[in-house]
Amino acid sequence: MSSPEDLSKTYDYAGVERRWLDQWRDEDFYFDWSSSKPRYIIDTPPPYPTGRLHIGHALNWVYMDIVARYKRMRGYNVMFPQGWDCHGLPTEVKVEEIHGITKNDVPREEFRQMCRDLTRENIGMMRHSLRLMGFSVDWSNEYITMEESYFGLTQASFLRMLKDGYIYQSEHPVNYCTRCETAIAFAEVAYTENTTLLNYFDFDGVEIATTRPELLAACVAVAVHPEDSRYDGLKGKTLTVPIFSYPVPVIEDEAVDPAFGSGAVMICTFGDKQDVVWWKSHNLDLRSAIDQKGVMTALCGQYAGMKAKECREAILSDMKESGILKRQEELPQRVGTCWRCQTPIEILSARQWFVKVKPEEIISSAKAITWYPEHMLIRLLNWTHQMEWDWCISRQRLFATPIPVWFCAECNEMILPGPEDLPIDPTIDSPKHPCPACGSTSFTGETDVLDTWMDSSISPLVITKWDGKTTPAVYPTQLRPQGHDIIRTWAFYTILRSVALTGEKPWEAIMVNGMVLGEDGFKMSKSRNNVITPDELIDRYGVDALRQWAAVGAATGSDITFSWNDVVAASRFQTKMWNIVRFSLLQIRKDASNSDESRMELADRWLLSKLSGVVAEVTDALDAYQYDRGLKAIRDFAWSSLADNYLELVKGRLYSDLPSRAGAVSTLTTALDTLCRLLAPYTPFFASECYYHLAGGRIIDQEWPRLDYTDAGAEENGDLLVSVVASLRKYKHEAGLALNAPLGHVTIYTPGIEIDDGGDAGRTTNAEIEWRSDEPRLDRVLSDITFTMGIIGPTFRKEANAVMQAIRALPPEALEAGVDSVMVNGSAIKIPEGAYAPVFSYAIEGEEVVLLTVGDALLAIRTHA
RNA sequence: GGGCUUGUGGUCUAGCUGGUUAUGACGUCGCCCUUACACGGCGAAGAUCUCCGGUUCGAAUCCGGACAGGCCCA
Repeated sequence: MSSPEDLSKTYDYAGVERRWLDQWRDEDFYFDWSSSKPRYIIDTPPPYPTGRLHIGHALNWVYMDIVARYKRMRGYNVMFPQGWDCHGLPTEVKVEEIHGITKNDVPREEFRQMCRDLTRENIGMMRHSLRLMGFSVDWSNEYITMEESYFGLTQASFLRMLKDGYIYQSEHPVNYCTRCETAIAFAEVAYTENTTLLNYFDFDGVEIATTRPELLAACVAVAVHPEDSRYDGLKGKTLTVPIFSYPVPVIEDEAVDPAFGSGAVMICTFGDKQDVVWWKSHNLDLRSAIDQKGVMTALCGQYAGMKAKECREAILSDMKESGILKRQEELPQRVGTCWRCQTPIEILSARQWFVKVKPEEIISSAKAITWYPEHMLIRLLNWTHQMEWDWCISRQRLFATPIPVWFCAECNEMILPGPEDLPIDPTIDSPKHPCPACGSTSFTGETDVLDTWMDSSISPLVITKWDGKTTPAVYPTQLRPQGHDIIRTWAFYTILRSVALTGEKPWEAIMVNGMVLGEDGFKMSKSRNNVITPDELIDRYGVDALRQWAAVGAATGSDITFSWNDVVAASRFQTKMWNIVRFSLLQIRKDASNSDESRMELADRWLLSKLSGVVAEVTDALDAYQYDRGLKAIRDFAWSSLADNYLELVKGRLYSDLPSRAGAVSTLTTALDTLCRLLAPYTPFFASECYYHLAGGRIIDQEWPRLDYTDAGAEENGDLLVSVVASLRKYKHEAGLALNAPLGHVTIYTPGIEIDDGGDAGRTTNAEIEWRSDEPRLDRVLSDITFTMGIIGPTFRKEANAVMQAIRALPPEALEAGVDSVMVNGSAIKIPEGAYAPVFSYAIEGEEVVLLTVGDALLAIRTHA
């Protein structure tokens, strides 16, 4: 137990954070594999180890940490693991930059080692940041995708899916980045706007418009629309490709837009995705004019060896010279580029590995998952519906999980390792047995590696201790938290893989967070200079303020526009709460009575009843992952109900030695204890500190509050009490009186309602207060009528207006006495109870009093008592 | 071009299974240094809930359209 003197006058977030980080042990947050408690496993998104956490991570992790802490308090066995998704091109590029080399300058394994070293360093820095922010991560379940223990499982999953027919190799057009020299998936293609030239040229007598003249040597057909009369009679004919002089067929296809260019299209392998579609559906030849380095192939004759761009200029100038280039037009276009290096992608045909996409499987699994917010499911369904190609999973890179396959050098038989041999690197390791087909002992290891999504898309399996074969006992997991930007990638691939490997969905629920925008409302970017880092925020306002900002910044799933205002408001709330605790503790400590017969007054019951409502509200909000709703309810209660109303009401009692003082002390104790628990998931440092001063011990060891003091009568009468006091204070304020100035005698008429406030109102307003449940002896004049539309509307529908008019028309005496029915259009209509209420104003005779009305109550103030 | 989503006081935001006077924060203005807190208290001003039309006794809320922004994609 601490004394209130220990509470510094201002809340020192930095000191408190340091102290509690020391108090928490890693073991406090470990998942218990032998526990019988209900489990709650979070499939944490493994970040790419860039070395620093950005504010988007902070948002994502705050959401997760709130859930994790809340579920622990609710009695769940929680796993909040931390993973690292290591493989990828950015690290390769960074290593090249740091060491001033290209990946081909050093042996493959040496380069991979450099990548691993850099990644370890970066993970170290990010781990440190996560710890400083106090996330209750389960470090006993950390995973690193580049480590053998993980990528062995990636390889096992590859072999499983290969055996089950999900994975195949094929010569197929793929998106290809000639800078990175690797195939990439559609998900990795970014799009940029630019302007290009549309070139009209003479193609053996037919005018053709193309934006890709360098692909002329890859032309395999000319297509026209079947109903384009300009080209009647051309179908079935053969045209000769200019410059390269070889024949290509003319085909007809509905997809040709007669209005674009000349209406005749040259089909090349491959200029764009449409070419691939035509190539497939018309069974055309394959002519590869560009190789994987972006260089023109031998097929291009005199242009062979040129870069695509040089070739383009050379061909155009040759066309001009020979007079076949007719004209050029500017054309806006969108170009697919590599999302990592911005190089325009080419569609090349190459031998690649693919995963079959089975949309029905993915869709039914996605629908079996609960999505928060719900509409995010639609994004995944739309993406899944329009998948045209299978998922290309092979990459021609170095730093990634090797594809665990060899080929026999003699007969080209595919050789697979046994599950017990994993992990392997086929470029280093050799098969343990000779080729089963021909007996040869000479092999070639597959040099292609796997797409990084192949690693991360088995994260729910890895954290549940998958053995590579059977579905884990604790599968599926309970929650996948992630951003909406990676629904089409990570969520999609993970669902696909989970279904393929286990037949089950990977998670029971998915919670999607929005993006963090800069203060100007745009995506944060260095060029816009609107980047806010978590470090900056924590330095200025502390971790708990950051957490509050993340929790209330916007509804879950919505993008959050960053705002310092929200951070400042968060910090002020902590200051306010801190002062509430300081003051309350001071009073609680002074409690000498030590008696159990504490008398609970109206205000006490009012507060506890409200608090019960808040507990229910916060619980409900957190169960639905609505962080903003929960924290707002807490803030509102603490600031308004507790500080501004309750504390003001009971100050008099607290300063006294009345028996009812103990009631206030006990109420305050309950309120503070409950608030600390409610705040624990949101602001763990602050809640820990307050709880420690209040009760000793650690809040993280406490249970979620269960409070059932609901008392509708106390809430109603308490609300009236609060309003009465507020109105008297306002009166004093307007009369120019100090708030603690004596007010004289106040009679409060609440006809039909007995109110006993235990003297709170009188002490608070420094007045002599008399509550009376009888009718005031005042002259009363009916001045208005209010209607309860919630009753009038549903009861009378179309008649509502007529009924209200009829009621208004009644004589005052009838209204005051109350009427059962009213005549509308010649027929009597029954008026339900509470449908209307007369509004009175009062006139006084005799004694001079000031009258105030508060709802149904009437306050008569005799200032000169 | 398509899909999803958003449009609320000066700024950001809640409400959006329809019920009369629309939530909160920051900012603005006035009064108050009342022995927890001036990072506070009490009050005030400030919104035709983007626009147009529809459904309804009643719409910020439901429907249709327009305009504008965001995201994802072609």
